[in-house]
Parts: sequence; C-alpha cells; structure tokens
Amino acid sequence: MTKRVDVEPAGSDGVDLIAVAQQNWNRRGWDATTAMAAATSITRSHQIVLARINQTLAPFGLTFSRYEALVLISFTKNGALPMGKIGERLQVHPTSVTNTVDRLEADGLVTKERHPTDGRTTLATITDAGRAIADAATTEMAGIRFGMGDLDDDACDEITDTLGVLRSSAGDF
Amino acid sequence: MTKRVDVEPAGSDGVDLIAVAQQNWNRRGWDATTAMAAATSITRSHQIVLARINQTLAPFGLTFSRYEALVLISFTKNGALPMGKIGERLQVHPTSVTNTVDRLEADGLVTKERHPTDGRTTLATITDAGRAIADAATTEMAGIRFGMGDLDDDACDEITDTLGVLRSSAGDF
DNA sequence: CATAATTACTTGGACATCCTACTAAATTGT
DNA sequence: ACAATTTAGTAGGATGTCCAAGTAATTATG
Repeated sequence: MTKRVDVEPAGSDGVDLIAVAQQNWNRRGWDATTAMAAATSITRSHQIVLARINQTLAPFGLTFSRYEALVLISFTKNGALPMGKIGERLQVHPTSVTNTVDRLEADGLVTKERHPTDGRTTLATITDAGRAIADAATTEMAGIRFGMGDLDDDACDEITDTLGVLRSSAGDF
Repeated sequence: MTKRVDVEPAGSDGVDLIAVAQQNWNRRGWDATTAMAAATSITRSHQIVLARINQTLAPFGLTFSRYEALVLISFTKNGALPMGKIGERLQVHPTSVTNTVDRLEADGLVTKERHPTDGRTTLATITDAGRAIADAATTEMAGIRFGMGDLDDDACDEITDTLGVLRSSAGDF
C-alpha cells in the first residue's frame, strides 16, 4: 500500500539526487552539467506538482488537464470555447484537447456544440454540473496552493520569474 | 507539416499566457493565483525542455527516459544496475523502469541479466552498442544544453536553486 | 525448519501527450 | 462559380507515467 515513488515529504534522506548526478557527470568530464541539473530539476518539480494536484482532483473525478480545460471554459462569457482556442490557451496539441474534452463530456461536465456560423468549429460548452465541479475543485486547489506546498508567494514568484527566462527564450512571450 | 504546438522560438507574440491567466483568476477573486502561476510555469517549462530533448534524441532512437536510464547504467562500475536502483535514482515508478528497460533491450542497448546471488533482482546491463549510443547522444545533449536553450549557467543555476526549495519541501533532500 | 512477511519485478489498465494522416468546412484565387 | 488552399477537429498509433494486483524469491520469525 506504500507509494512506490516518493512525491510527498516523507523522509528527507539528506541526499539531493540531482546534485549527486551532476557531480558524477562533472567527474567524467562532461559539459553542460549545470544545464542538465536545471532540466532534471524541472522534470522532477513537474512530477511533484502534478502528483499533488491530481491527488487533490481525483475526488472530483478530474485530472489537471481536465481541470485546466474546464476552468478555462468557465471563465468565458458564454461558458463555451472552440476546441482550437482551448489548445492555444493551454498550449497543448489539438488531439490532446479532443481527448480531454471528450472525457469531460463523458462525465457530463461539458457538451460539444456545433458553432453557429462556422461548421468546422466545435464549441466545448460547460454544463451546470461542470461549473459546480470547477468551483468546488478550485477551492481545494487553492487550499493546496496548486501543488506548490508550503512555498510562500515570494518563493512562487521567484519560480515563475526564473522559469520565465526559459519560456521567453522559447518564444512564449 | 507545421507543428501544432509551439515549443521553439517562433513568433514571440508578446503575450504571456500564464500572466494573462493569473490576471483572469485575480479578477474573479480567486486565491493562491501566485502559486497557480508557478505551477503552470513548471508545467510549461517541462513541456518545452522535454520537447527539445526528445527531438534531439530521436535520431538515436532514444527518448529522455531511455536516455536517462542508459546513461545511469553506463556510469556504474560494471555497466549494470538492478531495475529497482534505476527507479530510485531516477525517481520513477518501478513499472516505468520495466517499460523503459524493455525498450532499451529491444533496441539492443541493454540486456536483462539475472542477479548472481539474488534471484529476485534483474540487472539491466549495458551493451557496447548502448555505450556508443549513450556517448554520441550525450554529446548532442550537451550541445543543446539539455533543452535549456540559450540560458547560461547562471540562469540554469537560478532555476535549479529556486526549484530546489520545492523539491526540498517535498522531501527530496 | 516451516510459515509469515518483505522485496523485486512484471502484467494489465487508465491517462495524457505528441505525431501522422484524414475528413469536412470555409476561404482564396483565377 | 469552381478549383486550390487553409483551417478545425478527429482517428489511430507510439510513448511515458502511475496504480492495483499478482508472481517469485529472499528474509524474518516462532
């Protein structure tokens, strides 16, 4: 019944696996080990945050992807958004949007409507049940600070700012 | 033929989707929006780095997961490591290790050997082909700075340090 | 020493992501 | 108007990750 991969504050073994790995790489004379440590840190951080979030959303029958899409739709004026727009805003592949919305639809949280003037477009429309779930889930999400744990706002801002350099260099803004 | 999701420096549209999202949340009076922005930044950064890395590794028939495992094994004294150890070091689920090693084995980069004294343990052993691929791939990986793009060492260190707070709070060290 | 508990790994299943390729609908261009 | 191009979504396939459950082998215990 024990988790096979630690994602929560269990027993700080005092060993930073990423730091150790970097030392191993340096010892072998490899280059760019600093970049490697950063990339690995991002990967691990993503794993930690995603696990916490999904654990929190599970009781609502949601996952982070579905939650993000659902909230995005709920924020629109008419509670509806074209599939393509969802992909743009969340920066995920169109096929991922289809997958996500289909699952939300299967759970009755959204419906897929045909766009009134553009037959190509499908509008993902939130249902009352969808709004209710989104609101309840958001309260919980805020409670766990969206997976950031006990990091305060300053620490979070620092992460956002620092990663902003990477995102910016990748053309995000 | 065009990518459906931008991951590379294409056309900085000048709009930071994460910042905009945070504003939308604030406008609606939700809490912990700073934490939300950080969590989303981590998710997006992971997507960017992983895409770059996998693109670079594709010519070698590798993915980041397989590459990480392969290099880890190549770093050992005997070029062999128990499945469980791989999972511990890379902090992934045992079943992920099985999946990864099986694929490496299918490509002839590692072999699965029975441990000489403990029948339960399987030793993932690197082959000569595996070492060759690992070295060649690492050269390319260093070339792209492990997906960190044009971020210099200082920027990378800042990311590693900042995310270290999160990893530490999650019990990583 | 035999049984219970633990450990190592695998199998099967659920999800999410991306890519390639295809269909349908709208827009362009001649 | 009609053909070519572009745009919006979807289907199918490959990968990776995790969880639950099951098998095999080792260790602990009475």
